[in-house]
Parts: sequence; C-alpha cells; structure tokens
Amino acid sequence: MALGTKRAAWRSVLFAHSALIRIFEAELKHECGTPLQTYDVLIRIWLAPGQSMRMSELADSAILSRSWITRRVERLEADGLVERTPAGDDGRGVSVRLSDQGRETFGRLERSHAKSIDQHFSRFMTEDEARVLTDVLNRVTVAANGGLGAPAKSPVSRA
Amino acid sequence: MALGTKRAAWRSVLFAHSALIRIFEAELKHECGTPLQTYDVLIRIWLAPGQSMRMSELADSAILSRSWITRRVERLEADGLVERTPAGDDGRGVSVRLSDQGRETFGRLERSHAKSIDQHFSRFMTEDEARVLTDVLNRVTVAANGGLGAPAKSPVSRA
DNA sequence: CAAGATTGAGGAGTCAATCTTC
DNA sequence: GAAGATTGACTCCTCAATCTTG
Repeated sequence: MALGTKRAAWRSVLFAHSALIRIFEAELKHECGTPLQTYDVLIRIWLAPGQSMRMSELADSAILSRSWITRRVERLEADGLVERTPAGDDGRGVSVRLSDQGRETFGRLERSHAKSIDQHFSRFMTEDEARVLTDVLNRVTVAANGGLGAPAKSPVSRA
Repeated sequence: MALGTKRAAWRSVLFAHSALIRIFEAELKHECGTPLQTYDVLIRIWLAPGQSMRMSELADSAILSRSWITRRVERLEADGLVERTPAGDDGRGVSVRLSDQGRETFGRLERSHAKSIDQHFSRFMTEDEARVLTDVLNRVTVAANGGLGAPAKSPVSRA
C-alpha cells in the first residue's frame, strides 16, 4: 500500500513520538526516579509568568481535562513540589506555584531531560531541518487549536 | 527562556501530536462512532502480510504491553471485527485476522481518517517539507528503536 | 446561572504472576 | 526452563455530576 508523501510524514510523526516518549520516560525515571508527566507539569509552571498558574490555565496548557489536573497537582503537592494557594483576585480560583523543593527538583529534571533530547532527537538533524519541522508543525498546530498554547474549548469544529 | 532551535522542534512535535490526536479521535468518533485505537489496531493487521498477525507481533508493532493487546483484541473480537484463531504452526501462538465485517469497517474508518489527515495535516505543507519531516523523524525513530517497526525489547540502552 | 475547581464512578493500561506449549 | 499469551490487582485518566463563588 502506498500512502503518499504526506501521509507518510504523519506516520513518521506518530512513530517518532511514540519511540521518543518511551525513551524519555525511561531515562527520566532511571536518572531521577520521576515520571515524564511530573516534568511536564513542572515545566509549564516554570515557564509561566511569576512561575505561577491557575489550575484552569494549567489544564488548558496541558490540553487535558480539569479533573486530571486536579488529581495531578494534588499528588505534586503531596510530594512537596508545588504549593496551592487558595487565593488570587478571584475567590474561586486556585493558584499553583513551584515550592523551593519544586524548583530544585525541576532543575535536575531539566538537565536530565535536555540531555535526553540532545542525544535522541537533536543529534539527528541540521538546524535547517529543525526549522522546517518547527515551521510546518506549528502551522498545523495553530490551525488545529486556533493558537499555539490555547486549544479551542471544542477541538472539533463540527462536533 | 530560549530553548534552542532543535529543542523548539521537539516541542512542536509534542504540540502537533497532541492537537492532532485529539482532533482525529474526535472526528473518527463523530463520523464512525469508533475510537482511534480501534483504527490503529485494525490498520496494523490490515497492513500485515496475509492480513494476519500474531498477538506478540501486534503488541510489538503497537509498542504497547502484551496484556494491553490481549484485552484490546478481546474487545475487537466481541465486536466482530477480528477473529482469533488459536493455531498457526506454533501451538502456543494465537493469530489475529480481520473478519469480513472488520474489513468493511476498516474501509469506512480509513476513508474518514484519511480525510482528517488531509484536512488537518497534509494541507499545511509542501511535498518537500513532508519529505524533510519524514526523513528526519525516521532517522530519529530508527536510532531510537534500532529499526522502524521493531522497538528493542529494552528501550533504554543503559536501563 | 456561568465559571473555577473538585469528587465519584467507570474504563483503560501496566506490572507481576500464572498457565500452556515448545 | 524459556517464550506466547492470559489473568488479577492496581494505577491512571475521563466523563458526568457537584459544590462554591462571581
């Protein structure tokens, strides 16, 4: 079966994503004893202005359900990596920020994960190729989400 | 924080994958009432020589656990999409192949999903760009797995 | 009553142990 | 005793309902 150049490109995204996530997960767990998900949440908070985010922002940026983020943050708080401050200007909102330990942990995770990315991803492309990947995939993502970090409430236009 | 060109490329893979999977999942469910996972398993069997696979081959190609594939195939069999023939040349093995209904269902899923890919992915790149994506990502995947469809038993070299 | 967040029930996936056949 | 496959116990995630505040 011939799938066509572009269809093949999508399959290569699928395969590369799957293979790399497995490796990154295993390496992070091996070196730091931490699942990739933890890193994923921490880096989102770390990148946020003031290193603080509302639960809903966090959920939206992770493109995952609200309830998921509640449970995950609960766990991170129990591990002492983040703090939930029940306040903000809005009495309903809950802000999450990194604790001192969380910042320190994030540093270790970041170093380990950056090394993994270099070793299993970056090595295999030129700067130009990397730019093509970024350009094309960002185009796709923007069209899909109506913006990079901000997925539409309803991901499917006609659903 | 500046992450570097290649690191940015990896993040764009992450975002595009996440956004597209969501959309493809929603569209397939909307048009055919079927989750993407079902399509994923069916296409693997459909692409296999003789449109038949061993459970373990299926698990390896999906890069997922053996127990997962057992449960999933159970469900597909209950839905009448595949048949499990307890035989083969090896008495321990179990072969899975598409039923007539499975082939018919796969046809519908394939048409719907191909349309989704065109609409949300292929449109946004030139043939040349698609080739760059495929080349780079296949390089990465081959290095990660030691081959395209055949992940190593132990995904992390030093684990 | 709309938005932010949480909770409970249920489905889906993983790990380790088991059973069967080579 | 090793490989193929399955099962059981457990964790993780999602959906829908709920609680709370604007």
